[in-house]
Amino acid sequence: MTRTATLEDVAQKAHVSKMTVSRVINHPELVAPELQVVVEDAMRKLNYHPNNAARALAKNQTSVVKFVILEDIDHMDPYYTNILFGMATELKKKNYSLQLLLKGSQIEQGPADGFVITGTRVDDYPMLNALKEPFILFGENRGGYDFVDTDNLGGETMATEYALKQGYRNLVFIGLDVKEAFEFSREAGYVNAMQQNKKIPSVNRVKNSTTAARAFMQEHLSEYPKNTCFICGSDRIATGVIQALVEEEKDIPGDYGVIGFDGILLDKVSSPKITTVKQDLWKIGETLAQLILRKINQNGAPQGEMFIKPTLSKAESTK
Amino acid sequence: MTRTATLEDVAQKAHVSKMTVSRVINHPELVAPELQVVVEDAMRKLNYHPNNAARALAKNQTSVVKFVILEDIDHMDPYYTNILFGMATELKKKNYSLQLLLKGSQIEQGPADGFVITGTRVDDYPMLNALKEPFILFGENRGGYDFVDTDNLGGETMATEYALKQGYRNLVFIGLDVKEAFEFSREAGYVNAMQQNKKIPSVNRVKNSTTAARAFMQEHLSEYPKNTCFICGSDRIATGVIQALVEEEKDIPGDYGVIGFDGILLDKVSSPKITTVKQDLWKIGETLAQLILRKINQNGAPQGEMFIKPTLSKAESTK
DNA sequence: GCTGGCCCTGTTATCGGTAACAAGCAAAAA
DNA sequence: TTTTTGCTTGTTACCGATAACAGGGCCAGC
Repeated sequence: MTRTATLEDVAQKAHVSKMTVSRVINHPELVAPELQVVVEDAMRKLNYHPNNAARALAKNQTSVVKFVILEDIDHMDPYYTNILFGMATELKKKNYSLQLLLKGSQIEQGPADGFVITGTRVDDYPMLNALKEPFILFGENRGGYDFVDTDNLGGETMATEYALKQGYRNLVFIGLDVKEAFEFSREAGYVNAMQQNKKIPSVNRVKNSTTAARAFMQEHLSEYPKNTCFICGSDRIATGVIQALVEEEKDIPGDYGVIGFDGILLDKVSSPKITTVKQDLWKIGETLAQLILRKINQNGAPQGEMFIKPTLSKAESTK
Repeated sequence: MTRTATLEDVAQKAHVSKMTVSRVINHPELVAPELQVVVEDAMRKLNYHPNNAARALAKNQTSVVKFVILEDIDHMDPYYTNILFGMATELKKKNYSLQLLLKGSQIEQGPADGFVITGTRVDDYPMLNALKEPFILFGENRGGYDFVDTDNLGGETMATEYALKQGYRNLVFIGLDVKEAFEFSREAGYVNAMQQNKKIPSVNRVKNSTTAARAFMQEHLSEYPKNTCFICGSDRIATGVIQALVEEEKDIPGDYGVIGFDGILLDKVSSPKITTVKQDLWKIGETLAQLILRKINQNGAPQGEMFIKPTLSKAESTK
């Protein structure tokens, strides 16, 4: 039975006190360089790893960050895997672990050092204000809370400009029918790019479902001449748009282009495959973790807003 | 500054020793009933919640379960959100938290009380055997390891029988081109049901991608008469099959039926929407958590195999 | 009436760290 | 030379729980 090495063991091997070893780990600047070397050597030889429970107890922390989804989970399903793993990877570096919560569960219940929260709406602000622990939101918001999100505006600008560059003359925006900051930003990205290029924007909104998007297209397709590109607020919508175009045997990408937003899975199973603004969910997760960890460390100091650049994933639905 | 209540506080309020309070929590059968009442009352009044770090330290545990994905993450992306949240919900009841790991990372690194592992292949068995902590696999395996999985066999049997009941005369299986237990089970489910009904099975295998499935169909569609139902090994394949049928302007579900497997997201964005064998991922997650917790508790005692019943989600791709 | 055992509760030591304070010692200041 | 200062390291107490052992009360059996 091999016990894992403790501070004590390292201390003995290095002929110093436990405290010195602890300092080498947490405040190396307080330790003489030559001792540092000796101690680090001993740690390595004993394959020392700090006991997280002991540290947490002594520092009165929990080593736990809670990840909370406030919206209906079904909706965003595939999103989260990458965010979660990106976060977890970053958290583990500091020996933190995760607890996952859904809307229903009492957030306050059980302690944590910090929260990462997604799907917040304005009605959730009171709850946020009541939170004692530091938190970071995933998702743009106008409430002044620290957040991380995809650069929705820049992403949609990029999409719009790409469509233009590929030679489409008419650019139509089909966004989501929700009053959320991310949607406004995507619209703004499209509108800005259009104005920049002296074109008249056309903004439409539908429910975020393939069926709704398809229905919209069935109704309006006749209004759109050849050489139109549909800039869509999500891949779901883009999928519906493509289905409608295929149904009518339109030429994609020749006469009609389609660009989606998200790049999670749908873009790859569609036929033709969708050109889309791909979010870097992993990076978003990493960033969320870094911010909440830093915020915890800085005793709740504000961390500001952080936009993660998406990339344009070019596929078969555009020239 | 309100400190959270500790055992000590509860003990004082209840006029007993810390130890008695601890016993009420962990071994109530050792405490006189009338004292239990008093202590529980005190706990409630002080809103006492045990300090997990302290407990973990004293019991020489970590309160952490690691969730490991050994395969390429892109592949199964949308799967995991529900499993993870199902697990987390169950784990939190015992104050456990999660760490998430991918293939690349050293599993051994950093301690945990147990593991839940997914995506294992035969080459991973040596690594599993070397693991000192208890673990449960997600996914059928023939290595004798404890696991939880969807009842793939039963699910595909159900799908096949449903197609028959709906009046399709020809049932064709299009499975995944992988040598994995789950795939063999789905095939077996189809084959069994066919034999049961005195029909000759037709098993085909393609790469698990819409494109591959579509290509397969383009090549073979002429071989299949009207009134054929395609029993597919995944929704991805079903999506490709549907695309090919739509392309050829076949009548779905009139002349051709399609049934998928998974029910994660693709079934709902396809047009027509896919009838599919829907896995209960949340339940799988819960079960994984329960088993690993019990296994930890029982010092690694084997927990056996656990199959979670899927449901048939009926949609537009079948009569 | 005395002893042994059962049932219940308290005491003590310990888990593996960290903060706060004490102390040693050399260089700098008086 | 003596005092002060600063840098470095060690000592002590404590974080909040649990395990193992100790002890007191009560009843049964001799």
